[in-house]
Order: sequence, then structure tokens, then C-alpha cells
Amino acid sequence: MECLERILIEDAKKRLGEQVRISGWVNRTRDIGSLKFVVLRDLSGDIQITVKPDNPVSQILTDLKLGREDVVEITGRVEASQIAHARVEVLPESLKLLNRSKQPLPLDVSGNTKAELDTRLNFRFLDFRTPRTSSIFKIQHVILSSFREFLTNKGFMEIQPPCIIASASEGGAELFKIPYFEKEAYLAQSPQLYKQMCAISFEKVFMVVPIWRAEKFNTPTHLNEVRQMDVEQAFADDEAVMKLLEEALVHIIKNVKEKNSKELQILGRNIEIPKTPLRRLTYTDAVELLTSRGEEFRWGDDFSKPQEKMIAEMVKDEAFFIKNWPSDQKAFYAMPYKDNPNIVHAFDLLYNGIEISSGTQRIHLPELLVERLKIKGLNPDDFSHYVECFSYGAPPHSGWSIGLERLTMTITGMNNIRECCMFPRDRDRLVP
RNA sequence: GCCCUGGUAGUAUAGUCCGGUUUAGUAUGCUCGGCUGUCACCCGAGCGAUCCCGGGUUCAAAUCCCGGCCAGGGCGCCA
Repeated sequence: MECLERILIEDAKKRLGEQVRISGWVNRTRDIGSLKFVVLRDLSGDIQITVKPDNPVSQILTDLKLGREDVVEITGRVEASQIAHARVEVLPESLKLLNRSKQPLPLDVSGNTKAELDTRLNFRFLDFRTPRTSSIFKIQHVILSSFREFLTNKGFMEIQPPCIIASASEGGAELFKIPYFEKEAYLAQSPQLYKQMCAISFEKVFMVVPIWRAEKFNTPTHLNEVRQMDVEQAFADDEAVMKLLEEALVHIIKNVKEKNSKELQILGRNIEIPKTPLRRLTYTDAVELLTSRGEEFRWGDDFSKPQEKMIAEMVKDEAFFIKNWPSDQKAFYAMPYKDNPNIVHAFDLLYNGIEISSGTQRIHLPELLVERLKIKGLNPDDFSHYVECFSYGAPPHSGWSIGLERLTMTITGMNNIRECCMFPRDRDRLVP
């Protein structure tokens, strides 16, 4: 019996009449006098262990007094049952306690008594065991693996940019400063420069990287540490990578629908696969939509959160692009239109009303880059390393990045980004 | 950084407006006992809360006032 290999509960359910070894956590026990039931859970699901009074395991249970989340290993026979709701149960022959759980638990793992997000985050490892939270991260895994699979199949190579960087001179977002021996360094707010350096040599690259922003924001859609799924492609303009982005999005959502049907059901989600090509609204179109609603808006400004929602409501599509942004709203490296340098080849992707991705065609011409730096009020000397990259045969290139937590939010229907980050870092939270 | 709302057993809530029989209620959890087909089992008994912290008003504060900390929401900020 000892030579039996441990199998998952979902697999055990299919082995009617067979001897199996399973192990997991005690979901709950139901003691009906001399009849005893234990619901055992592992990563794949749960199953009822039925212990009749003539079974020697009954005495073991009486002695052990199993509690929630105790970890046990069971060998026994899988039997079809007319009485058990799952139509299958395990009649155990042996039961071994692997570890005890303290009681009472800090939160209800079965999910019946709802705990606040803050409590759940404080005991995140236990929260991971609830059906809801475990579903979120099983879906996130499929998002990530689908992203990698899609780009690998398209001939992209995964790269590894650094997270510690020397310079904060890009301007804009606040960076976290860290000591670095005799120097000062920063946590990267974006892999931008590195992905461009790779793309102008490897042509097609992607990466999944954490980034840090030291802004003191306190909102349901911002964290100080997030993960990005980034792409950079040479010999591609903004339209080419927008096409890549919508295909990637559809591939990811399709995969989630296929592979996570159980998890989506637990979350009560019914997601639609967006139809491509996605609508491409220009920034000016979006402004006109707003002003047609009587909204005060000056061309060149960024949309406020309520305005972004308003646009999404008017467009109605679950996912759409806003492209051709005013150069003031985008980074210095965004490629300006030849006939109108006030507008750049830049786009945002809105999905379920929130911005999940943005990208641009980059400037690959050193002289133009210097000119744009000056226009933005930045000192080209501070960017000499960056500009130099494009002085040795840099092809035109474009790229984008998707915020992993934000995409997870929109797919799982969560309205707080903390739900979709295993160990969120925000203004106040640094542990666990 | 601003505005709104909240902080009560392990968890989640009622009570707070309008201060006083509130021994701070309920659900769930936990402990113990009973029960042969349960499935959020059921039944009985019990445990568990300096009512977030500090100060003030008052004969009297979970309850009113001020400050702090924390949480949730709305904004801002976020190339």
C-alpha cells in the first residue's frame, strides 16, 4: 500500500473501485454519531471520505479530532455512491495526520463567512485556499502562459531586463530610490529602454517584468508594484503592434474561457471574446464624443476617470483603442506624425472601461529624438546613452505593455486591483 | 494630498443618530456532549470583545467632541 503514488482528487474520482492514495486539507468534518465524514481538498478539488463505524479509521478519527485545514494523507477505495451528492466517495483504509492547523482559523476558508479584503491580505496564504481567490490566480496563470505562448508562437523571444536602474531622468513618475554601494540607484518604473535595445537587435521580444512607481496613490486600480507584459517589435509601426495586441488579447481571453471554465463559474463571470479588429477611436474622436455630451473639454488634456468611463459607455464595445494622442500626453520617445507633430503614433487599449495597455511607435532616429527631448523641456545630455542606441542602425520599432493585474481584474470582474495581486504593495501595505 | 464612510469576540455583523436594564445582541468559528448517510448536517451546553489608540465633555461614553492610526469608496497624482 505504501508504494501507491499520491494522485489528485479529481483523478481519484475517475478511478471507481480502485485503491488510491490522496492527500490534502480537511475542508470540514461531519460527525453523525458513529458515522463520520471528512471533506478532503487538494489543488484539484474535494471529495468526501466516508467512515463507517466498523472501519478501523473511525477510531483514528475519534482520537485525532480533525479540525479545519489539518493536513492528512488517506489511502482507500473510491466508490460510487447513490447518497453522496458528488456521487462518489472514498472509503478509507488508513489515515495519517501530516500536520495540524491552529484553531480557530483567522478566516473562513470555505468562503461562507466573508472576510474583508484587508483581513484576507493579512492572511493571504489562507485566502489562497478559498474558491474565489484560488480561481483568480488560476486564471492569472492562464493569462500569463497564454501571453508567453502567443508571442513565442509568433517568433518572439523572451528577454530579461534589469529591475535596478541608474537613472531617473525620464521624468514623470516618481521612482523608488535605493542605496547601491557607493551610488544611488532606482527601481525601474518601466523596462522601456531595455526592451528597445533588445528589439533593435533581436527584432521581436517580449518580457514579463515587475515595475515600481513611488506615487502616493490610493485607488482601486493602482499599486506601487505591478507586473507588466511587454512587447517590442522592430520593423513595425503602431498599427502593426496594435494588431498584435488585439490578437494577443483575444488569444488570452479565448484560452481563459477554455481552460478556466470552472474558475469563471465560481466567480460568476461570463466573458465575451472581443471581435477583431477592435474599434480604433482617435483621441479627437473621443474628445468629440465627450463634447457632444456637453462635457467641457480642452483638446490636449488627458481624460479624467469619469470621462474615460463616459467614453467607454458611449462606444459600447467591451474593448477598443484610443489612438493618435496629443504629444503632450505621451512620452518624448513617441513618434510624431510627419504632417502634424502635435499628434503622436500612440494608443491606449481600454477593456471594460479601464486602461489595460498602452503603446507607441518609438522614435528610432537620433536627431529627431534629440529634437523631441528639447521640445519636452528635457536635457538631451541626460539621455545620451539612450539616444546613442539608435545611432548604429536602429530599425523603426513599436511596442506596448499590458498591466497583468489590471487585465486580471477585468477578466475576473474584480473592482479592486489588490484582489488580483498575490502580495500587493500599496501606500500602506508592505507585508506579507 | 483632498472629500465621504467606517473601525464592536477568530471572522462577519447589530447596537451609535437621540449617552443610562447592554450582564454589548446575532451568525459563523472554537471547546465539550449527543446522534448510522450527512453534505454550510442537526440538537444541547460552554468559550471568546480593555467596543482601534490618545485626549476631552459628562454624575455616566461603544455611543457626543478633538487628534492620530488603519480600512473601504470617490477624486487627484500616475511620461
